[in-house]
Amino acid sequence: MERLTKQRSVILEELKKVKTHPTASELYLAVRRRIPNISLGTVYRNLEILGEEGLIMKIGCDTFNRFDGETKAHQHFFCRNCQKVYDVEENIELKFNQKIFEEKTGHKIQDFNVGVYGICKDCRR
Amino acid sequence: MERLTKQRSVILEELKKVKTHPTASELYLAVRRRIPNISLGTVYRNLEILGEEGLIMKIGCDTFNRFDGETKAHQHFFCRNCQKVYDVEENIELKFNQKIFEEKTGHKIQDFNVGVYGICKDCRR
DNA sequence: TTTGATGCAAAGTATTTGCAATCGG
DNA sequence: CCGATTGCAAATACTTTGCATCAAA
Repeated sequence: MERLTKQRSVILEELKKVKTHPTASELYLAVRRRIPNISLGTVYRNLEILGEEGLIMKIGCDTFNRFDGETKAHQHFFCRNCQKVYDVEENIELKFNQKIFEEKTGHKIQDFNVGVYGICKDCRR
Repeated sequence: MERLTKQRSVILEELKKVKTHPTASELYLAVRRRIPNISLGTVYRNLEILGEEGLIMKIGCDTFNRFDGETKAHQHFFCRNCQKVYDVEENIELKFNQKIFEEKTGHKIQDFNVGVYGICKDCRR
């Protein structure tokens, strides 16, 4: 059974606190202000476990992963210039016949993920 | 100006030939049957260039990238079990007010990407 | 007490890059 | 010719893992 260690709870708290979708390293820096001798490996291990528990969300980006403390279904906007990730507050509906796809292909759909790509407000101009 | 080397054209040909969305390494193996002494670095370099030219498409997966020789807009199904990627032939429409989002956030949308996640036919059972 | 979790460092994996040699236009 | 491209190997970047020790329940 999983244990609630100081490390794990601080990692979760720090992630829930921000809306910046930090990378593992960025989160490591934040957590280190509260647990100076924590190791990067521990951050990775816990992000993995917290993700499996559904307490956080892993966002696959091009070069590395980012993490999101908000687990309600929502989509992301990815800036092609600075690589930052923003939340899309609006609901995005899909018009797609899941049943027909599943019958035709034999694949079982679990969920969808919409990525919105472009240039963020800071990078325009 | 870009040059049409043997390496570049064979890489493009081999990628166009398959529907399996190979990784750089997988494509390297295929290309090596025609150019035995080609190096993996050359494959990476050319995939990058071909992508910029819009001749192929880079698909960001969790741990590594895959590449697609089909550049017509289409979506992908990602198997969570075996990590294979399949084409979604059906059109997926989005109900989303792009203009309102752009005005509200200041971000400029270039395009959308829908990922369909689940378990593929081979992995079910 | 017991076993999952930690810190550390080393290893792994995917990708990029420096450089001298080569080749396409 | 001349500069883009190559093969090679070394270097990066991100992430995972082995292991002895520690600590939560």
